[in-house]
Amino acid sequence: MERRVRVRFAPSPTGPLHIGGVRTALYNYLFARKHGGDFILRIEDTDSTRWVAGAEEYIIKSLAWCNIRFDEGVVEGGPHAPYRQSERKNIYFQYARQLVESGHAYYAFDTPEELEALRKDAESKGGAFTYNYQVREQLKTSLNPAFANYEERISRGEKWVIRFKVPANQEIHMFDLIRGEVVVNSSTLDDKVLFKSSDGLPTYHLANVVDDYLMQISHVIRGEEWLPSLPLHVLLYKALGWEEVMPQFAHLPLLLKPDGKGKLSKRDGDRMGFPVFPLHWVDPATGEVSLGYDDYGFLPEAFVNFLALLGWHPGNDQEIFSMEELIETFSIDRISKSGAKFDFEKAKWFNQQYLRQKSNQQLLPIIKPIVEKQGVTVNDDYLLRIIDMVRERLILLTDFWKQAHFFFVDPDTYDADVVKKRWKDNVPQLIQQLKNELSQLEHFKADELKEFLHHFVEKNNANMGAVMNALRLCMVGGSYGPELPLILETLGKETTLRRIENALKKL
RNA sequence: GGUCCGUUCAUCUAAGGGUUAGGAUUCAAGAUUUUCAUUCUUGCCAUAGGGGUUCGAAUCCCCUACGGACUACCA
Repeated sequence: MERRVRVRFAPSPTGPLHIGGVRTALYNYLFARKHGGDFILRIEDTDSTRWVAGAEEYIIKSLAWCNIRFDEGVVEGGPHAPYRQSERKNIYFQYARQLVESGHAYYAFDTPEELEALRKDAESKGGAFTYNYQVREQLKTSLNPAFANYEERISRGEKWVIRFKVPANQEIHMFDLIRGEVVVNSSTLDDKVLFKSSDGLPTYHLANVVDDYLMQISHVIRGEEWLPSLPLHVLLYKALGWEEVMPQFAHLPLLLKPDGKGKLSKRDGDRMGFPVFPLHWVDPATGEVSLGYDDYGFLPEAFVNFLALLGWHPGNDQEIFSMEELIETFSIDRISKSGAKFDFEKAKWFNQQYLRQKSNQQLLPIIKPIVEKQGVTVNDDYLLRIIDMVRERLILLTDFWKQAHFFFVDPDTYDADVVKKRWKDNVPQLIQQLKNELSQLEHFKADELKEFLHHFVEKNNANMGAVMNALRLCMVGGSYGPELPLILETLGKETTLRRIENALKKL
């Protein structure tokens, strides 16, 4: 019997979503679409102390920017609403209680201080404290005969937690879609806390398993950092009697820092000069700003395409994929096992490819806001001409202003190196003369200007490169941009003459 | 320390016992562009090490080394 594919992305709203999270969401989305299944957004906010204002909205906005759509979730609603765990608060305790009653869990009354002391003690003896089958009957637990009155302690209002009672010395066989069979001996596990009375909320492990069960999740696709807790989750499914409908698991390889060591973290972006977040983020507590891929001038399609290929490969040489093509081609068995280092250069290359694919008309609404942000109003026809001239010089959207600012405003500075190289000796006189002759021209068309410039150089026995580059310096302020005659024509006679005059004055 | 996962060019990766180990990014050189960029061509660069198994190993097995994740009343 084929089970309907239902997958979820289940982030914790503890801060902005970073690219590793976006990739996890993307793979889930592709998998769901590929199999005609459902994709669900569930917010795992069971840790009230780490909740960050705006984080949930940020996650939703970021995925929408990437064109990753949900079928059910906090925004869309759905048959399993609510999709925010804090709003599902009242459904978890009964399962924790069920586990206690069936002998798969127990109450524990150790205070945080006592646990800390146990850890310190073990550490001083060179080991690590593990809350497990060896100690649980000696500690303050309902399994300890000395605590037979535990119900009384509870009713007295004493703080407690429910811990999972991991069986001793059992081989746990698990199957991961990416890694194959994994076997762990249960004695190496610890009795994880499932539920805490301090806030009446479950921990991740319980909430996750219960919700995946209730929401009929068929496949859990998540980061590799969760692999070590898979044995616990498998044991939980069994203990709750849900083994038959346990989802299949796929643990994705981690996204690694570009310079080698460790998994990519939120701090790395600022450190290495590339964004780790999809969108602009302002930390509500500190006001600290983190730039996103949007700030850097990335097209969301390029960003998604790049991310898709970081840990997954189609099996052929195709690199450019639309979302539809990704959906069609995606499969879990082509996800690689090893972590992928993040390469910002390659990300930029993807953006360049996408920019090139777009028509001038498609580029117009994307580029217009960039120009307007500079305080310039332009008509579409003029902007279209500029786009056509500079489009192949763009890698990021932010390159547009760098490459085309002089089409909108006179240069206010002149590149010092270029001035040094191109503005010397007889150049000012030559340019002055050029200006005089230019002012006599009736037609200001690129072809004629080109011819005119050739004549000018010949007539004055001057050097072509010297004249062209000096004139370019006057027009642009540096040594870049499209063909000079084209620039002159676009700018028009009046502006051309004005800029020459400005340069003669300032240089 | 313990448990688990991993290891092919600098980077992302292909090759699921038989290829001169392929592609892409970066980098370098050349051509084009009287600027800069683009574009084109070419080039450099890899199976972590050691043992097996096999006629034959990047591929299967073992060991070593290295890297990583996890080890909270966080997810």
